[in-house]
Amino acid sequence: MEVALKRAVVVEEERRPKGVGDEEGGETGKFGTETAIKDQDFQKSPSPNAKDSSINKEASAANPSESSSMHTSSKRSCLNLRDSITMSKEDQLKSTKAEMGEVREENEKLKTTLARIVKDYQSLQMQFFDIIQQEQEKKPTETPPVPIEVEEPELVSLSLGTSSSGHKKEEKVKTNKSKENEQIEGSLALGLDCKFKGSSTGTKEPGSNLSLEDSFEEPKEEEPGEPWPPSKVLKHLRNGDEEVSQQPHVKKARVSVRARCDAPTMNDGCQWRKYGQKVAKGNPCPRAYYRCTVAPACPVRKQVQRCAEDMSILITTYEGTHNHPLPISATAMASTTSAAACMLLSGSSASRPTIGSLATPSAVMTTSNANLHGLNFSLSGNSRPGQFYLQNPSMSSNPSYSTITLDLTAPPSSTSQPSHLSMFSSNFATCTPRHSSTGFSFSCLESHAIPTSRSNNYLGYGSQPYNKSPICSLGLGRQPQDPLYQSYLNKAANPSAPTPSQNSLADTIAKAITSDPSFRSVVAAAITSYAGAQAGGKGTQGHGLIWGEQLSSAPPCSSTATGNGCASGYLTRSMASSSSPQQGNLTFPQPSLGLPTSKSASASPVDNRENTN
DNA sequence: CGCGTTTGACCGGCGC
DNA sequence: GCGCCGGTCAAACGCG
Repeated sequence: MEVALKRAVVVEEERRPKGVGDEEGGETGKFGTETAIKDQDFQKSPSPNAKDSSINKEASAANPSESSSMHTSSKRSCLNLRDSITMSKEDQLKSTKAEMGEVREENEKLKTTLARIVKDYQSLQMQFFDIIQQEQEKKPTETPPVPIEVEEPELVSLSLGTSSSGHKKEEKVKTNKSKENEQIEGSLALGLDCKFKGSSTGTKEPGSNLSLEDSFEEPKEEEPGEPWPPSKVLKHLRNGDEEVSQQPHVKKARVSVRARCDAPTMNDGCQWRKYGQKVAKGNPCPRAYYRCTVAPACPVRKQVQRCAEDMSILITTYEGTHNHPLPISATAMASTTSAAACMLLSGSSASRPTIGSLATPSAVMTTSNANLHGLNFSLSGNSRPGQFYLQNPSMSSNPSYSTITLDLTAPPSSTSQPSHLSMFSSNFATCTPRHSSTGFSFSCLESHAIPTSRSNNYLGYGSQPYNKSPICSLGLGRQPQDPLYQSYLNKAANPSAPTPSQNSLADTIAKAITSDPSFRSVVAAAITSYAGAQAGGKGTQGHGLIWGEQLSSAPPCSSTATGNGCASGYLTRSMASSSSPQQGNLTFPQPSLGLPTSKSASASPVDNRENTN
């Protein structure tokens, strides 16, 4: 954890010219996000830079008195003060440099590990596609996944290798092959954006195939990149051809994000075009329908509606997966929603009663809301009554959809967690104690309804106080009231005191990762998100970290790769910093993430558009 | 004039 | 079969 903090500080040190650091949102343009993060880092951690700046402030504050009619003695004392300041400054510099050296070494290690992970993923993906090809050669004329016809709504499961009810008992004696398959599936989730082709997973259970959403993973059979909305699919089916290639009854995963936001829409970095508006029953607020216009054939749609109970809550429901590279600023939301959708479906897979003993996230999610990094996942699926529940009853879910709700509307000033949140924490903390402590918040830039993003300095995107754009942006932050977070703060203040729990945490996480494919996919997604952030943020693709492409396995899906994999960098960031090497040399945040500034190069068109909505 | 939004009409699914 | 409802379409409209 403190490693991440150090790294962030170091990175900022490296990236920013000195003297700029004191500005808080003075320039909320290109580097607004970075500034926000940096500021937060500096607020919380006793970083040398912060001290330097404070020292500078002291010194500069002393200057006016010096220029005035000052006596000699006072001048001397002032000079002494200067000397002492200089001395302490040098000490600070030395310690900082030493720290930087350590961090660099650590970064190198992390890079190495990262590269190894990438390599592993690639090799596994290669194996995976070999398997796919072999199977396709075996049964080229067999009916494709359509048989998935989920007549029984409960039959929502992924071919993650955890599906068969009889398999779990054998998990402990898994062969290497099965482990490989599992890993492959994890990478599949990463690369295919949680879409699993029926015959591709190597498991041959009927009904275990579920394509998450629009099936542009099969561009060869369909119009490339143009998945069909359900109605059109049905229309098409009625026309009588290509039934085989369609998956009309496959559930789509929808990710609903509840966030407090005064702005008409949340800025998720994507370009959206409104194509309809409807007043839905039960909610006086109209529901707006948006299409992604980044690519003409992008199937992603979103619905935006205000919560009837609390008009300050904006409910944004995403559906589909982008079939194009995303703007950097959009990868966060895409990653998050993808990961959430992935977890939704993988959770359904893991919901089998024979789930392993380890309380993996997906397993927990089957019985309660999952709070991953403070993300309050509540799964709704008409198909699985009793397993998930819809957190927001005003958002009715279509039977053909499974919806996962990310509730980011935690009361900003409350000292107690919502019941579902703590409920999850109690379950999940055994696995990843820190995960539940990372707030994942959307903050509205204009409204000050969410003080958390400002007060928590862990990763608070979107709190640009000087930003005038009334758009909510994606933010990640911690709940200040969270005790775990407080402990983290303490650690950050005392970075040289590693706690024994860190190792055990890493072990636990490792166990969780290795035991749960979905969780692994999310972790891998984090890597993707990070890498994408870095690649875009620095304008380079250094270290070959186009993870979405590297990790995405399916050539047909290559267009969906960047930042679009089943990624949840923000879901797993905290974990990544504590246990996984993926951060490597990565600069921390995604630049201009959800920054609705008109100066923002990457997000401004979107923002402007969304502003007008 | 082009682009995006608005808004009424239309369509299909679903329940009764 | 009918009506309700959610979702989409597309012409009209507004804006820069």
